[in-house]
Amino acid sequence: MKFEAVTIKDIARALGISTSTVSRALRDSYEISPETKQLVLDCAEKLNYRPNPIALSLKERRSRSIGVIVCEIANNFFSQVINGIESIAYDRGYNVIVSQSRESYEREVIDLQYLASRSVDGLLISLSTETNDLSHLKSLHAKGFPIVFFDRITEEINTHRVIVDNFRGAYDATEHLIKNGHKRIAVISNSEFLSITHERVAGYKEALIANGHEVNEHYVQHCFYGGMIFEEIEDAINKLFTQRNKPDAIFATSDKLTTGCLKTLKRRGLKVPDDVSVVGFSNTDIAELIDPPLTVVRQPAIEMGKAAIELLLQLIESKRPIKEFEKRILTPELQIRESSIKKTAKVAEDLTLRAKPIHLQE
Amino acid sequence: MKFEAVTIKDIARALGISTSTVSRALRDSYEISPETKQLVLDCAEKLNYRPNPIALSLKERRSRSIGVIVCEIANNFFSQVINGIESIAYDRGYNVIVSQSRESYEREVIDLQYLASRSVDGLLISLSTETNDLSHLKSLHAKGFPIVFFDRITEEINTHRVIVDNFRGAYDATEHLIKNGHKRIAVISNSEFLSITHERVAGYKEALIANGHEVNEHYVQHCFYGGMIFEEIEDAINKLFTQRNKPDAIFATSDKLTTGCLKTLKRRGLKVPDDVSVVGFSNTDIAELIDPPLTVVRQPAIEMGKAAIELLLQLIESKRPIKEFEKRILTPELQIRESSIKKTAKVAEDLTLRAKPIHLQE
DNA sequence: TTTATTTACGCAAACGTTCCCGATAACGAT
DNA sequence: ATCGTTATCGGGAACGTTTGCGTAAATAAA
Repeated sequence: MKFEAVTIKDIARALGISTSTVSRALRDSYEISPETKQLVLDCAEKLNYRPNPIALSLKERRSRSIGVIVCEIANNFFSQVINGIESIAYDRGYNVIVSQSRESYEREVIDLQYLASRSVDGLLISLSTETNDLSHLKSLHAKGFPIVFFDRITEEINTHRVIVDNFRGAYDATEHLIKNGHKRIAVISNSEFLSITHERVAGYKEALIANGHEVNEHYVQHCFYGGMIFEEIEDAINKLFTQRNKPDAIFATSDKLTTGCLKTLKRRGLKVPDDVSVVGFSNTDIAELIDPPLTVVRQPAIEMGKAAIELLLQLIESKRPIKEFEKRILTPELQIRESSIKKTAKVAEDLTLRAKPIHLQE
Repeated sequence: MKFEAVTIKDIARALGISTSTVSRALRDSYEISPETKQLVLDCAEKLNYRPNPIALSLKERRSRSIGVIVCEIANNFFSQVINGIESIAYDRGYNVIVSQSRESYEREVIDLQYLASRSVDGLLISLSTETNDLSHLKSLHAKGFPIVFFDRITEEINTHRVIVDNFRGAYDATEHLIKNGHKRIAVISNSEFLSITHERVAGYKEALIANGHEVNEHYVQHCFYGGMIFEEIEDAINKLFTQRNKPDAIFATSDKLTTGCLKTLKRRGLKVPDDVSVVGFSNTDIAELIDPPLTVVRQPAIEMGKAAIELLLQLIESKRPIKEFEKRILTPELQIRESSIKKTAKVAEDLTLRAKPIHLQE
């Protein structure tokens, strides 16, 4: 199955010169005469020579590829992040190797081992929901292996991080619900281990308090696998709606939770926003098409990917070890639509008018 | 920035034995004594030795990684395909390197060069919309480089292919519209160069003919960039609705076209399905949440990814060159919801009842 | 003419592995 | 005592490159 490739040796043999001369000629070294260079170049062209990146990697101890670990590729948010990562990597001559942990700690560890044994120059990672032991990352990081965290980050390892202002996104979303007359706002969130959960739930609570509401822990539901298991969401909704004081609004803190929540409500026959309003973190490009048009806090996912890989390349390509690390915080955008507006006021009507200018994403 | 790694030499030096012995001990060769093996294994463990895959690649002339080229990662269909690809690759010990052509021929060529110069063992590709010259792929294929096409394929290169039954998907969708009383069914499709366009438009036309309808070329609109440029879709819709006989149904043949179409209709104030029905190819997981719930032909994207990489690995790992190639055709699924049902009949009501059992995708 | 300097190239080591070939010692068979 | 086996290990080439060093010839400076 192997298909033999033409190497620098083939050129050397064909021209009766040494491989070093060929190598230097190809790299346009000053110590090769113009005539020889031309000869080599022509021959390389004729033989359709392509340098072997693997040999180069071995020599230079760098593969010009970077690894990406996310919990799931087929997810609006993550696929957009990967899009951003790939676009910069392409420009800078790097390959991106993606793998998914599927929210499994075990797989994350294996993925990491697999990627890290020097086949990639650095790593971009958003932690799996199961991950609370970080020793696999710590040992690598201690050896100087470049890592940048994004989205689901950790404070335990000191390196670059890029996230959105989750606190603010949640705060704004919650406050928006309050301002629209909601009194009993529930939140459906991911595992409590995740940084995004902390920050988003904190933003939610702070908004309640700042607006004179009480925090009711019965209104705080966690889905450990973030909705990968659909029953989790159904359970959460069930718990919320079998309480004495049923919520009049739900704030879902991730893409999958938001859509899962909407599906469950629909199947249960609950009308949005009449029975319960909904706002959720989501990067779907069809929020405006949902019934009702969905109020979302949208993350600049592509920008996050770009920022993450730029920081990583900075780490990789730096001459001396970097000791100062950056936590880049991007701004999420609250896109207000009808799912969060009670039909009582005439606000809904205004909304329809406002619908057009709101962010025409391609 | 380099971080030194422990090699087989370090173990050899530490134990005062040769590298060949270490290598053999690690591979559990029969010609190494059990004691030495244990010694080596312990030492490797203690030093936290990890084999260098790059050195291995150079030696064995295989990288255990495969390349994937799609036009866009952040797309429901393609991200699901990549999901499938990654899952099998993971099991079989391969890395997946993804890159996106962004529908550009030029980028596809560069991506290919970049991947193919023996840094990947094989390629999975869905062609860009601009691609009609296939020489970049042909030359590689001629050298024996393993390639498998999926989704947007070509007949010009003889190798494995995996697609869905596009003809049937389109036929079923169109016939469904006809059976529901639609008389003037338009189609919005991708570039005419694309295989998927051919097949889907052919299915559409055949369904019309088989049901006694005429094919009206004014009802066939093409968007060259498949909706990456939003104006394309708006133009197509404009053309359709400025005709004397406005269509009473639209069949959109891709994910982006479908959602783009829906957005345009909504912004134009056209109600679905009252003013015009819609059915489209789409792999969104929230079709049921759209207003109105969207009838889609859904492709088994994950399965497509899995099939494609399995065929590729078969190509890669085969001892002798394979001459018999397979065209694997998966079956798309028509998921009927309300967007394609005229409100006149009481069909709509039935539909609501049927809504639940329809495919609970996680 | 001699010496110093430049020009233009080759040799060989190195990157981390694997593996073909020997080599040595121990041991039983002749 | 000699020979063929077997068990156990080391030497070194090879994968495709790059690069430090050496060196011959050519040129310039003396």
